[in-house]
Amino acid sequence: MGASKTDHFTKNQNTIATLAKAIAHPARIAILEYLLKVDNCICGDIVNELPLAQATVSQHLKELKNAGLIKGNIEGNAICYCIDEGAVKKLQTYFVALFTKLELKNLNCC
Amino acid sequence: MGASKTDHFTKNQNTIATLAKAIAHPARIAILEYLLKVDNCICGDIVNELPLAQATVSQHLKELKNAGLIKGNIEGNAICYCIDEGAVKKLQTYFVALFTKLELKNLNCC
DNA sequence: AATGTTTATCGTAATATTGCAATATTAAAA
DNA sequence: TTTTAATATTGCAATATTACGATAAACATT
Repeated sequence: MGASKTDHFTKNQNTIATLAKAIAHPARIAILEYLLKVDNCICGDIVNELPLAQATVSQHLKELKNAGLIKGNIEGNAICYCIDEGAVKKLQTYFVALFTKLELKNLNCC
Repeated sequence: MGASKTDHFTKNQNTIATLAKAIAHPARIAILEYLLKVDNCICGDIVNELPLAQATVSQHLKELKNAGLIKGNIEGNAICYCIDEGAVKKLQTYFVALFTKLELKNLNCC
C-alpha cells in the first residue's frame, strides 16, 4: 500500500517521527524562527513574513499546532501564536539523548 | 501545484527541514536507534530488526544515506552502515541553537 | 447594517512518500 | 562455474503533502 506502518514501531519512535515531520518543511522552520525572533507572541503578520499564500500559511500553522509545537489563542479578529515550550522540550529531550549516545561511541570504523 | 517552494527560504532553513524529513519516519528512527545500539557498525541484519520488507528497508537506508545521516561501505556481499557524526552534529547544532533561544524568552503570554 | 480585515476551511491539482513483489546486482561459498 | 546470500533497483498502487483560489467565519470599524 503506501501508508506508514506506525503500529509496528514504538510509541517513542512514532512521537519523534511526528515531531520531526512537523518541522520537516522550510516554511514551518521559518515560522518557528519568526516566533522565536519577535518579542511579543502576538503574530498577526506571519503571512506577510512568508513567500506563500495566506491559505498555505494557515495550513502550515495548523500542522504546527496539531503537532503541539505552537499554541494559538483567539484575540479579537487576530490570533496569538506562540511556541509551546513543552513540545519543544520533548524534542530537545530526545535529541539530547541521541547525541549523548553518539558521543559515547567510537565511530571510527567507516 | 504541490511542490515545496524551497528556493524561497534560506539555505539553513532548507538544510534543517531536509534533515528533519530524513528522521520523520518511525522506521528511520528505528534504524538510527539500532545503529546506535549495536557495538559494531557492521549491520547486515538490519532487515531482520524491522517489521518491513527488504526492499522497503533498503529504501529507508537510501534516504538516510542521501541525507548524510549514515555512511555505508561495501564489504563483500554485505554493507557496513554507520551513523555519520558530522550530519548528526549539524542537527545538534541547530537544535541547541533553537533551544537556547527558547530559554532566553519569557513565554508566558499564551 | 454595511464594509473591511484577518484567519480558517474547502476543493482541487500537482507532487512526494510509503510499501512491496519482482527482478537485478554483487560477491562469497560450494 | 554454479549456487547461495545479501543488498539495490524497478514498477506500481495507495496514501500523504503542498499549494492556492475561492469561500466562509469572526470580529472591528464605519
